Amino acid sequence: MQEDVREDGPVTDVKWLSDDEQGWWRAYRDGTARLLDVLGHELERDTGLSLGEYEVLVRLSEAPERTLRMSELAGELAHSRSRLTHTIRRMENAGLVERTPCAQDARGVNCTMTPAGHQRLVAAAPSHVTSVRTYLVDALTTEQMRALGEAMAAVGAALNESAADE
Amino acid sequence: MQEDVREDGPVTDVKWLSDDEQGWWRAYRDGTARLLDVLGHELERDTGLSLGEYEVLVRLSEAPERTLRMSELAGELAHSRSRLTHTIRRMENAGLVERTPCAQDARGVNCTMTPAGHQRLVAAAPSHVTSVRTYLVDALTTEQMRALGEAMAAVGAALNESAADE
DNA sequence: CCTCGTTAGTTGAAGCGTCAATCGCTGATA
DNA sequence: TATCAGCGATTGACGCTTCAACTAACGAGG
Repeated sequence: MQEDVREDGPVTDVKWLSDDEQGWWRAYRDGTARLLDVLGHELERDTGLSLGEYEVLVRLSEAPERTLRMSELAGELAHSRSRLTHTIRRMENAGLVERTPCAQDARGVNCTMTPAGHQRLVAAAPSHVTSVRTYLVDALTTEQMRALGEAMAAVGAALNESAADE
Repeated sequence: MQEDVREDGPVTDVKWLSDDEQGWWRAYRDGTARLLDVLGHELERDTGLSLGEYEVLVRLSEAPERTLRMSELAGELAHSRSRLTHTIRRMENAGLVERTPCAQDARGVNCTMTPAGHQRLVAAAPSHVTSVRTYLVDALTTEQMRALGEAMAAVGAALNESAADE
């Protein structure tokens, strides 16, 4: 299933990155790290929410009944189940979400956003959107923003494919 | 059905993201999270190095004498000094780097890559480059890759500006 | 109906990053 | 040259993520 050509012989045969490719990769990597850093700090400072908690609230706010199965939520966020369990436990203690057993599947757990959680999201959204606009959207032309989104969507699709066959 | 959090009250006056902008932003955010996740796991699996350690080794390998001041290294990586201290302590224990006092400034500390660290980097590079190529570079056209790099370079520049005046 | 492999979710420990406090050193100023 | 605000780096505590182990329930096949 998995063949690794690189260890077949004494001589490695790797397609290295060109100078351009390396430069673009580094700009992407460094810019992303710093951007997420700033966005997280501003959200935390203005609202007391972490980026992770904010994302959970967003996904729940978009779900029917403001409710999702834990595994669905984990899937949408691309977080591990374990990570989500810990996050939700903290958010439940903070009164932002609630967990209830799932009727259809006794193994499952439904996670619902509380009114307090919704209020918290509504209160936090302006700050976060403003940050995203300031440091990302307004820093780029529309064409650049489109290209960024489409490129990363292609990367996501490639990851889906490679995850599918294995 | 989608809950709309963008309810303009009497107080808020926020420029929300358009549907396109929000879609691109999410594609960027989700794609990036999953990409870095995969790259980190493959590097760890193939070489036992974390992405952070790998980056430290890369920066040191490019520096004169394979040596950098702690603060220079932290600056290049956009890591906090504290984070770097912890990382370097672990890497020093693993024999990958060494710390020596700085002659010019008695407060400073020079960080040098050991031969073992260099060997480790050389051994790890093919795996990592292959991962980056597989999931990023080869998933995109050259134009997309260029656009991605240039967009994120612009974001980095915007962050520099906003950091400059404050 | 029973296995039995798989899936949903949780748990606790260990690892990494953050944060605030700290310490020694530097360099500008008076 | 004495002072002192600021810098370079470290430290330990705390919080979040990962990882492996675990429980419980599902459901296909005999």
